[in-house]
Amino acid sequence: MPEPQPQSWRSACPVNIALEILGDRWTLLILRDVLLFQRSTFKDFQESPEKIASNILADRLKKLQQHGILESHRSESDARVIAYRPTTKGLDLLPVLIELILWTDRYEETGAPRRSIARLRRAPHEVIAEIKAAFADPTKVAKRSGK
Amino acid sequence: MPEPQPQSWRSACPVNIALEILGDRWTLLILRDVLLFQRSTFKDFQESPEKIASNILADRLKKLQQHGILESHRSESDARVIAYRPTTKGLDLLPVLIELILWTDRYEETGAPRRSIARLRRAPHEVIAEIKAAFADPTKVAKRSGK
DNA sequence: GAATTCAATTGCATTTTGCAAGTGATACCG
DNA sequence: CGGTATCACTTGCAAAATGCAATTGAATTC
Repeated sequence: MPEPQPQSWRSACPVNIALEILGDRWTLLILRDVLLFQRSTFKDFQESPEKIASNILADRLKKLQQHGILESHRSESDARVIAYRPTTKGLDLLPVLIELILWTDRYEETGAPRRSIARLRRAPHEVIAEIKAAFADPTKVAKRSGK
Repeated sequence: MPEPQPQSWRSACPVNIALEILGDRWTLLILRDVLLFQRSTFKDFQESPEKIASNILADRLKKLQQHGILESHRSESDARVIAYRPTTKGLDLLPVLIELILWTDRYEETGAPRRSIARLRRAPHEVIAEIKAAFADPTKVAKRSGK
């Protein structure tokens, strides 16, 4: 059989479910900051060049936690600060983010440095492994609370 | 040097540019229908289970063409029908779509058949190659106009 | 040539977004 | 200590995007 009839599963389609969670202007941008740029606090996200509004940011952070993509804890060094970290589910969005970056780099004018993109293109799994390792190692990310 | 400082390129970030184009509830759903389910007409898209409104659909189809992701031509067999096809740029979104599907399948309840997902996970490039080949071969897709 | 199909468009109500200005809790500084 | 600054939000309101139903005009079928 050369082709299965690709028809049936449009209804409960993974793409649809994914877009209910990620399909908006800001959610993946927050995840980019968390996963690729080591940002972790509300302030960090607000300072990103895209200037997300604080009410939207608060809403998206809440939803990302409800979906189990991010988790948060109060900083032990400064009790005002809440640090957000990706869960495993969040880390597993790295391939999506990377493919999105590679596509954009191929077809649009971006300010991404050649070096970083070339590496992402050549060895995406290496980059993913490094990032996952960094998040697994508590010394490499913002100090965790007592929890 | 173990790590480059991953900081600089947040401003003109590929993720941001990608989300300006794709970052909404409907755009990737249309592309799913085009790329994965052989849909090509306005009516096809309207009949998708997510029930996109016709004004939104018209708007997104226009934008996808402006971004060079889809192209359209009038059917030669029925001049009312306008068929939409992906450009190369559009086809190159397949990896993004596939990673999105694999992530969703891993973490959410979907109605996607095991077989299709397993194949996407095992040999994504094979699937991509097949789909690209199908679009390259005019007999395999909706008849093209004289253009 | 009347009814139907297709790809939209229009008008309007509802929802979501963006912006500016707070708020309360904690931290820092003299 | 007391005052100011910082942090993570929240609130109120205007503007924009979305969803819905009805309509349009061209092309096709009956």
